Amino acid sequence: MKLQNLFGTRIKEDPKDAELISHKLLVRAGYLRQNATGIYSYLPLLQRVLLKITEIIREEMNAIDGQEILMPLTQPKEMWEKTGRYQSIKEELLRFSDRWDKEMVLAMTHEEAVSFLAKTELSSYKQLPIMVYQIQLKFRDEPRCRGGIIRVREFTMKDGYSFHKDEECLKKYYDSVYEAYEKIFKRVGLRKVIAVQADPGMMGGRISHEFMLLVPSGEDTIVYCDSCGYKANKEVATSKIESFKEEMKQLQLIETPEKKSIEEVANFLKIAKNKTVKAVFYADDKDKVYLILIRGDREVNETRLKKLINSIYLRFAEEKEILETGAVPGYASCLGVKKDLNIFIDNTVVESNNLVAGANKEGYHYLNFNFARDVDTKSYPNLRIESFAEVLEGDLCPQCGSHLSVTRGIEIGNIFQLGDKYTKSYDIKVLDENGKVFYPVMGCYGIGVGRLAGSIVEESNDDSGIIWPISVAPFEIHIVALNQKNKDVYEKANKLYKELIENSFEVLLDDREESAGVKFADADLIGIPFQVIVSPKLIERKQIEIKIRKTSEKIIVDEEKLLETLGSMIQKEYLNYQS
RNA sequence: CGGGGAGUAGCGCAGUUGGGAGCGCACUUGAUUUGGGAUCAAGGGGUCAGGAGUUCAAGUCUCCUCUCCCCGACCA
Repeated sequence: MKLQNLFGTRIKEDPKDAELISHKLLVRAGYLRQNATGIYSYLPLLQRVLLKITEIIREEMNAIDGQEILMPLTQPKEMWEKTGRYQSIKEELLRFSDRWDKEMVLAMTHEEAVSFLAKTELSSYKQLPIMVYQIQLKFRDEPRCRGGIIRVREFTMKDGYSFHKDEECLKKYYDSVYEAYEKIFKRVGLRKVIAVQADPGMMGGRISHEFMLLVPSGEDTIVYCDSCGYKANKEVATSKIESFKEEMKQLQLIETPEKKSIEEVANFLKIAKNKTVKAVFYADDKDKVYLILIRGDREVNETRLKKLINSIYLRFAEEKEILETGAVPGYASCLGVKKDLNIFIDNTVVESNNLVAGANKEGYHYLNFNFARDVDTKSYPNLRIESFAEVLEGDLCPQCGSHLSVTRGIEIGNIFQLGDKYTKSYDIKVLDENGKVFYPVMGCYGIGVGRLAGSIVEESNDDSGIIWPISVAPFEIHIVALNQKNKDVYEKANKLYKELIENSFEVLLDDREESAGVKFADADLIGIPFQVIVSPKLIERKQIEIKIRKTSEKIIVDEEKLLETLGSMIQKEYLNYQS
């Protein structure tokens, strides 16, 4: 490819809407353009990167007996009603009607589609285990996109689905996918990737892992323990939380005019937030209202709460709904609410003494609230005591009791053990050795291809631009011809270009009549691993210069040695990205 | 969904009390340059997001709509 004709120009200034370094660099270097919120076009340079990434993924999926297929993006509503997800997933699932007013969706994942297929294709245990995968578009109508290419609405995903005769077989295959993923991330050049326990969320199932690239700009929060190796997404992480035991004092009503938030109450009474009780009202997808009590210094982990109330949807209750429970917003607690209200008490409240809690009376709180003494749990039939406080840095590890640390990451892949949720919904009946019907168990495995490309840039860049690992770089070699008007340089550069291509290298030739500085700057920005420099001075000495983007190291070689030297350098570089 | 901000040339932006549509980069042509974002000269490029209104006159004032970005997503 010649730079003059490359579709996609370089831009000097950072795009004004970009925050992440990967977003800025990909736009500036001419890889990426935005069409609408969370919807992007991939220009030739990026497309080449994506093709390399998908090829690596494809090889690793084929190596664990995956079979590539392609399923539709557009699907009829009925396919999603079968699994209940047409209702349980809200705005994230994009719905529309076709010309015959038939209701359709744009698929955000393909469990339904693959189950639809499996129903006709699978009938015998002899076919199992089996895994099919595709590399295809997904559309997810995210409430808020950010981070350029990292969080988008339309994106390419590798999604694989496996079917097994039992959990044991699924577990074994799940582990092999886990290993394949580690190989993929190593091969595309990502270094700081870890797998953490995760929430299966809308997918269903019990066990799932997310593969996280550890970068400060990551959207996800990861909790980990250095001592025992515990690693989990904050959404599912648990911890031991210190409680404050003391002699119970007498319950006392106290005036707290206009003091509604924990902050206000704690300041007003001159006490720490961990001496208060926070009351939060939620509603689930059936508008059922829940009162949640948690210690004032703690936050509700909504993912855990969703699991406890068995709903994948949760919203804050409206004032009207709160009033109907008998509670007074701003002064709420479980004291004095309707007895049959659904109440969840966090252990932090149960284990601490003499807390400040709402009195359910405008302008009043209670001092010295002690749950065990002051709440007769028998009279609240729908009251449950659970642990759903979000983990904070410094909490104690649930496995070994050491202090937990918290860091940020980008989720670049995830794997799930789904059980028989989908095979049952789709009534996928398979016969076993004895001719007995069973429902296969399923696993599913995703990697966001575009996000992976963005993550690589996020991890691998410097002040001058992108530094691509050679395994995914759009080209291997970038020829920089200095002083192109010089006939010798022009001819030499073009000759080299042809020669390298004939030797099966992937080459980008900067054939513009630009000054040296511009060409160097653009080469560094684009980030191809090897730069080959041709200049009048070098030609005089019958020499060529090789510059390594990653290290800025410069090597001058004799013309006739170039192919050999460059070839072995490139070969050696590839070895760094072998699995 | 709530709050805030923005929309003027391909990109980044200025545009004062209502009267000329501009600057830098990019692009085209020519000349001089060519080992780290050159210089000079001459050019091309506009639905000022869209619509309605006020006015002799609107990028600028009013109303509506659209789009994009940021923050919050909650603690009562």
